[in-house]
Amino acid sequence: MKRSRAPLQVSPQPALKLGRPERTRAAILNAAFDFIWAQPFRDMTVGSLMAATGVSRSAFYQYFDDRHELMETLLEMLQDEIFDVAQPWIAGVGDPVALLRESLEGLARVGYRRGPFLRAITDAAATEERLETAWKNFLGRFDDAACTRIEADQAQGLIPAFDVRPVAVALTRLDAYSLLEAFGQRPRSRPEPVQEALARVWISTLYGAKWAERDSSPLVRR
Amino acid sequence: MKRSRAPLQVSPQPALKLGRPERTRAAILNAAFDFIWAQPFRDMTVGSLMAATGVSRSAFYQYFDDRHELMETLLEMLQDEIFDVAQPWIAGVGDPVALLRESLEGLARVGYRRGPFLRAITDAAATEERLETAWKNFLGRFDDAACTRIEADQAQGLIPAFDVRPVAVALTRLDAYSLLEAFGQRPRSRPEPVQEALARVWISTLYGAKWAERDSSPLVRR
DNA sequence: TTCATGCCTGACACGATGTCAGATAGTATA
DNA sequence: TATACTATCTGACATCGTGTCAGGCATGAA
Repeated sequence: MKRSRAPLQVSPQPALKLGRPERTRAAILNAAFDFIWAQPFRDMTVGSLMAATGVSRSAFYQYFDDRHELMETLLEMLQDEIFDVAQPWIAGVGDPVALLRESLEGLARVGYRRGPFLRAITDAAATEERLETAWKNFLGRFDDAACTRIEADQAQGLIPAFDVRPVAVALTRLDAYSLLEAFGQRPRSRPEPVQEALARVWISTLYGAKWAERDSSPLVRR
Repeated sequence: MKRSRAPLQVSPQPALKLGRPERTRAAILNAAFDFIWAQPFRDMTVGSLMAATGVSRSAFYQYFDDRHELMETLLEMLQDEIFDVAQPWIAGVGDPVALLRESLEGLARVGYRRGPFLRAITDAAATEERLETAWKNFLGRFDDAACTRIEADQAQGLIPAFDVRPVAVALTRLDAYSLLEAFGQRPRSRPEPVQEALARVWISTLYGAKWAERDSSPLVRR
């Protein structure tokens, strides 16, 4: 069972100039990536994971406290990648509808590429408190960012006045679990319909249905 | 540790005229209800569960294959209760916005009452294939129902034309995971803001923002 | 009271986890 | 190159939760 095209790699150059510990750690992470890409988290035991590394099972504990801490590492690796693609709407200037479309397009793309990993993280979060907290914090960052943006646009009269937080939380969950549903396990759905559905819901809710159509010309101004 | 007001009860009359096996089965279920009400599913071992029943651990396996099958039973018990409160919009006639508000109000109410149980079910679903499938089927019933209703209203020109399925799936996930977020673990949030947020998103997306305000007079006609 | 049914129990084997003392490989020094 | 030191790695162990089994015992019928 050889790895043709790893979905994630710790070290692009297999083992260029790494000390032994770094190499082992990378081997564990790569084995985890491969595993999660192909199988659900519940089947990933420390034993089955380390069997793919050529290193003994107990060596695992030199690098991670347990499976869940490994998943926490994985979450940290994905966290910024995901948050970054949402930046246009979060922090951008210009036509907010276009920015929102751009952010959601990015989210759908990265969700598609990393779906199985996100899925593994949420599965793991159900069985351990620490990781559950980390996942909630991750979502919370989006909640906060969405609140800020919505409030700013409300102040400009672009979004109707309403109690922001619950709506922001709901929309964040919409994104997270729509992506997990569509891309969390292979075979994955096509990204386009998902992206369009998210855009429709977000835009209708915040800016009004008249902007929700794909071809509605936004008031471009950048 | 006595049970003051059980969140769910199998037999209202403690043990009126039940044979021994039925009584034991009910005791297990009640113990599970109490446990889940107070602690996360991950801490519910067969041992800790049966300790609360006065029956030996191994007796558990006479009634359930494992913890997950027990949770599947719990899901079956909740399934109809939840699906029923959504009926107004799913199958009702009259002002669709008012019906939708009614359904979402019901969902928020039952979500509030059963939140910890739903949470336990999704947590358990992450660790076992069978239950995962059952949960997906449960959500799928809502997806199908929402699709049907949306298509009907589209045919009447009440909802703009768009690719229905992805939007229905997204909105269903919005509901499920908003309720889980708000009510899945105690202390639970207040239901009203959650309900209003759900209503705003659903109504804006499907029927347009002009109906999204709480006090907008719907075209009542019943 | 006696008998038969089948629920219940304690003990067992298994699998996964996390730890530990000792073996060993890698690295710095002479 | 040889030596010694450091820290990784290993196999074995104790623990915990699971699911099964043969035998004991409560329950209800005759």
